[in-house]
Amino acid sequence: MTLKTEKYPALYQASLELFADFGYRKTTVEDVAVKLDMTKGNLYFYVKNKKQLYEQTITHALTQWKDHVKKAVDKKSDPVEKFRVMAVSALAYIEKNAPLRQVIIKDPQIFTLSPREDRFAETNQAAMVILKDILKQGVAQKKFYPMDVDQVTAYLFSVYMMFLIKTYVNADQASSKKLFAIALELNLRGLLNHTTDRLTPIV
Amino acid sequence: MTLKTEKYPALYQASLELFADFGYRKTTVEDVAVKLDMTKGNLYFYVKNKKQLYEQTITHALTQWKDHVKKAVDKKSDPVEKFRVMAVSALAYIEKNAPLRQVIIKDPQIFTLSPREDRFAETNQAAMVILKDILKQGVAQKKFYPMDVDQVTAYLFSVYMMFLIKTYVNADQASSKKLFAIALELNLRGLLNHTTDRLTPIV
DNA sequence: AAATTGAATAATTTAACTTTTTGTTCAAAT
DNA sequence: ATTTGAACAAAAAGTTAAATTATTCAATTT
Repeated sequence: MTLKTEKYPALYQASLELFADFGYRKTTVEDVAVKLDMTKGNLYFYVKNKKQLYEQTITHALTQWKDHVKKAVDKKSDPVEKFRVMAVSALAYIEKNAPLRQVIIKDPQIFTLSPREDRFAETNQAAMVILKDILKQGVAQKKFYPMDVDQVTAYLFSVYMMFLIKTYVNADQASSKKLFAIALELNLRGLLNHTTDRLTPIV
Repeated sequence: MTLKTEKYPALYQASLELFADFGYRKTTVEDVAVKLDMTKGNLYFYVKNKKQLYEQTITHALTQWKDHVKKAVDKKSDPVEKFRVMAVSALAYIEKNAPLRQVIIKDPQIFTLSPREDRFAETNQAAMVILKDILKQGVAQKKFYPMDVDQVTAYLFSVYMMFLIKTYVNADQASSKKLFAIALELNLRGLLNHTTDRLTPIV
């Protein structure tokens, strides 16, 4: 007799694997139920409907991803190192997580450049906090140039999304990896506090 | 009696306007022919088929865009100024070109982050040359840091594409404009030759 | 010859309808 | 508290005919 709350990890795993293999449309509620050794009727005791099952599953996977990056970042103290670790560990994580990668290929809209239509906006906001805190710390320690932290966070997160799209949605694996290193260098160069001069007039 | 070659400017204009208003599917070959005061049979004297009519029309519009930016850039001599003018004039041009903007909204795939499936790759390659030449000049004059110009060009062009998608495909107009200024500053800061130290190890 | 027409034909799209599959609910059972 | 299975609703897939649109081309005009 397992407690309701104890069932969710297995539920999310079964669900993620099926959605990864067949996509949202071709995965039936019964497929998921059978994989969990239950009937589809019973699955509705755990989730409201198919759509929410899907979204909760993805949200769970994205949250685990974010937590993993957070842990890696917290091991460093220097903001420059934190920035680098954030970028590298985020990419390394998904590199190892095949089901999540597959789900993204089947449903490219999971990664969107449009915050307005981001179904996982809440989770992504939480991920952005990691970046934002690094920038804040860097600015406070005068290691990064004085900036509008929220805007720079939004921009860099967009660039990160762009890479995820290029690498995993479009599967330009090899070329994207190289570009990622180039981008990391260029952006870190930009963040570092070489000068206090403003380079572009405020529009 | 107009010469065949003289008809193309009017042809591309009529075609662009119709595709802008109705999109590829809802624009008929007859619509275009009527707008040019000819029959659809005769339109086939000028273009191979509907798909090519569409692609030639977009290519023509994108090429004009590129030429406009090139002209603006050529008026400056300093690579930093060139970089800024390139960014600003590119955005200003499309801001004024309503039909091109509309066509992009109707067919978001015109701007893609995937070079492999870019139907207008050739035209975009030509546009990248402008950026590449600016970077080359900046590096040669030691104003920009020593870099792999091809890779940095590819990265910055991706960022540019990302902005076009965010601003015109996703219509996050207001917020994207601000981010563009932020990005311009951050990237120029990164390009400038403050140090010769490598910030990230080569992967 | 170069450009254009209009009619014939091929290809594609749309609409209406049927059948099948899948999602969701819920009273009854464990 | 959790699970079942049957009933029902909703959505997807398949079928077909009609209508629209793309394309070709022999004949005509400029």
